[in-house]
Amino acid sequence: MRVATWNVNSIRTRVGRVVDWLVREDVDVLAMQEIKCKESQFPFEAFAEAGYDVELHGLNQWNGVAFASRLPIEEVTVGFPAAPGFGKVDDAGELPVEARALGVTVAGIRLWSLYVPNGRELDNPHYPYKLEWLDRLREATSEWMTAHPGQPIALMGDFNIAPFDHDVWDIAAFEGKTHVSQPERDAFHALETAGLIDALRSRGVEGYTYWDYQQLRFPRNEGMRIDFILGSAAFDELVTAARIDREERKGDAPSDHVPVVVDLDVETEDDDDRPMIF
DNA sequence: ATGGCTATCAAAGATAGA
Repeated sequence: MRVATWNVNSIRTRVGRVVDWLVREDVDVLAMQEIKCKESQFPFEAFAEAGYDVELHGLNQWNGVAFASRLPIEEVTVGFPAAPGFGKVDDAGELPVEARALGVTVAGIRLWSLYVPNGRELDNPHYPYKLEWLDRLREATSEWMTAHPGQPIALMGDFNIAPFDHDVWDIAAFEGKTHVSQPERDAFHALETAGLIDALRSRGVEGYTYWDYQQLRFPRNEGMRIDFILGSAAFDELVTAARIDREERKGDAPSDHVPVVVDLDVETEDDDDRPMIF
């Protein structure tokens, strides 16, 4: 079973690339972030023709998370308990909760597609919002793991945090910036302390997952490692391979992020049905 | 690769990304 996460930066702009990649790379389940559309605008047909069902949470042109899967999707959950909101208070006096978290269960494995708030600037209200969002995510994840002991679970997505200095091309360029601040890194490492393991770093997989469109960042390989798959011990035991698909930053109209992929040693019903090819 | 970003929508400039 092959599982991946990818910040696609608009699914309507990228649908051809994404579906081609799913088929070519033989991916069973993809968590997408920044789909940048609501359900009525989502290109379901292209996924369906390739054999993928889609679940999504999209409210407007910002954010938006989704799953595409050719295995049955169960237990769809929009958002997590006590997720903070951001923006202008609504008629009920509440801050709107953005489309940044979607949970599903596939083949008995609990998976989340997460688009962590950017933070913008250290003195911007988006920054404490980011930290609170991450704290609530950790609490919700711990509660789930306590309630479902032994079930594999993975948090997948764009965390908007570079956990180590070498996860950005030049740490000096990030002085006083978000993504590398100690509170953000503490929030990331708190997820690990809660029992999650970086499926790629723990296996020695190196490389960036994001390169800015500006300043020739990709040709110069001036990127950031901010997209992750964090799995429980039960999930980690299933991982047989892991990689970052740097090739997807090339070619026409790429996303600024690339896919992060893991292979899992999991029996799926489809395996028996798949035709033998000689 | 002699380069200067890309996506969204009240459709032009504003907002957001990181």
